Amino acid sequence: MNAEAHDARVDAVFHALGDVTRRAILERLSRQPAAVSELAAPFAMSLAAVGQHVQILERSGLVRTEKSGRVRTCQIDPEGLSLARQWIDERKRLWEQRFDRLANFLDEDEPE
Amino acid sequence: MNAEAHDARVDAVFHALGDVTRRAILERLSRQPAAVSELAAPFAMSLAAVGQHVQILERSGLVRTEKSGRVRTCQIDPEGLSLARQWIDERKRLWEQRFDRLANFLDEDEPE
DNA sequence: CCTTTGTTGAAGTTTTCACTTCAGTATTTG
DNA sequence: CAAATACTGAAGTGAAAACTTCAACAAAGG
Repeated sequence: MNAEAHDARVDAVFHALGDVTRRAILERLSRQPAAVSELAAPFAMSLAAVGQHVQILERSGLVRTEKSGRVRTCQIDPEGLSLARQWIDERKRLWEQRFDRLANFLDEDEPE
Repeated sequence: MNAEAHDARVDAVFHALGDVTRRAILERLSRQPAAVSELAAPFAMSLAAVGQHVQILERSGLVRTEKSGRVRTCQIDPEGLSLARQWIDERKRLWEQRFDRLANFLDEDEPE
């Protein structure tokens, strides 16, 4: 995968995670798969709105869906979560690496 | 910390991460601390805009800043990243736990 | 078959958000 | 001290995003 495509995926994932409703949907789906109407039940918003959120989650790769009959069943796609996690871990890694370098520098410079 | 406050922090962090520019700022800061004007340099947008992004990052807990003289120096606050990571890991954990339960169920039901 | 259920597309509305400009403040530098 | 630098607050603009309603449609159930 080239860099732009990767960035576009990261962008889609973090954009999707940026919304409270979509995160609530993911929390629900992390327990077990559910139909769109089941996902919509706890919310004070229209079914159509929840359906749109599901589409965004699916396009981002955080959720996979399958339609059987008239019911669309949704489940977590762990790949999407992994992508977000990787990005975060990489930032943390670089940041901590910097501390290590700093410590080494101080050790060399002032060995008592 | 109560649940609402935790949710509010999670919300602020993921909202902050939802923007490409802010993620780029974090990428820059993961290498080393920088002043607001340094952060702004690579972008085709006003200094004020970048300053606003920094404020959002700071309120979310992803970045810590300190003003000395007229320069505000920014650095990563790893706590914010940890919070995001914890949320993601918890979803992954629950999701995988579900697979384990399913496997156990199948083992019991059809022990060959 | 008729009705209900579950979803989807399209179009319109409202809210949120990123960004701009500009004025104002504090700090440094020549 | 004057000029340049580094922000910062406020107010406004435009676009994106969330949400609504309504119409259409296919699949199930009675």
